Amino acid sequence: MYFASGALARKMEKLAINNWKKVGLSPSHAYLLIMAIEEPGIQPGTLADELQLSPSTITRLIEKLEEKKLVIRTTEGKLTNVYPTPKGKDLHPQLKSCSAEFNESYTTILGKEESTRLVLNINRITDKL
Amino acid sequence: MYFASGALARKMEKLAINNWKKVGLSPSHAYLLIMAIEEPGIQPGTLADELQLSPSTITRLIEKLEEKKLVIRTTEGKLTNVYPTPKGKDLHPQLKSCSAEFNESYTTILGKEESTRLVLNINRITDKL
DNA sequence: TAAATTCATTTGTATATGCAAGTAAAATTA
DNA sequence: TAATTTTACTTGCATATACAAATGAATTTA
Repeated sequence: MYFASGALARKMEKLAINNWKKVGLSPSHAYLLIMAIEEPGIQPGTLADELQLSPSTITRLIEKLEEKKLVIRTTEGKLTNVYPTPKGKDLHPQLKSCSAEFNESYTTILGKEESTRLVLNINRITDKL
Repeated sequence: MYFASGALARKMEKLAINNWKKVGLSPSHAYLLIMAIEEPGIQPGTLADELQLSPSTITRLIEKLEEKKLVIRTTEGKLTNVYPTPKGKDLHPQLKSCSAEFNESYTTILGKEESTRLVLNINRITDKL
């Protein structure tokens, strides 16, 4: 099980990295950017929950996107908000189409029904663990 | 899917790390050592296949186990063989019981039947990707 | 058999991620 | 309201892994 789940994640990672190459972002960066565009001002904590990554990882992802001028961060008090820059927003269509392609790429391999079931199962099990 | 599989793998990793703490090895190191004990002289390439890791990762894992005097490597020509040291062999019972405990820990959470099915499904899907 | 190719492994470097500790603000408590 | 605790995030450091290039041996080809 340990190696099975690891292997699946690594294959997915590879598939995803290839998929997102067109926009020059890693999968995590891409998804984070999508979220910042679709929910401007979203906070690191929320991002961590939704992307199922640790807060520290989220910080690192945001830093990189800031360097690339795709998002900006504003801090008031202890809260931080992440907004897309115009340059970031411009990427939205491409990001969405990449995301759709990625979903398609494994859906066509696994079949629509099976894909949904697998994701559901995996999530259910992750919650249980 | 991307984050789902990643999240599952990370949870598994955490569970496994905890589980293997008793023997002072990371999960990958532990499984590699088990294989070297059960199949003395096993080669890196085989290990890579079975553990579903890249050859370079296998090299790094072996290096660490060598440092800890748990395995030794002999090289003849282009082939390398990995053997457990006596110190490594001594760990076998503990390794096996850790491994059993780990399997139990997620089997009890998920149920026996469901665990087997999930592993099967994941492997099938990984192969397809 | 000399040259080219393939194979098994290792090495250099890079990415993705997290934990534990640190910081600073906000909320709670005394 | 001063002191404590909690919250939200960031930073330093560590681990797990892979890719691409390097090495050196074995195999195939010409």
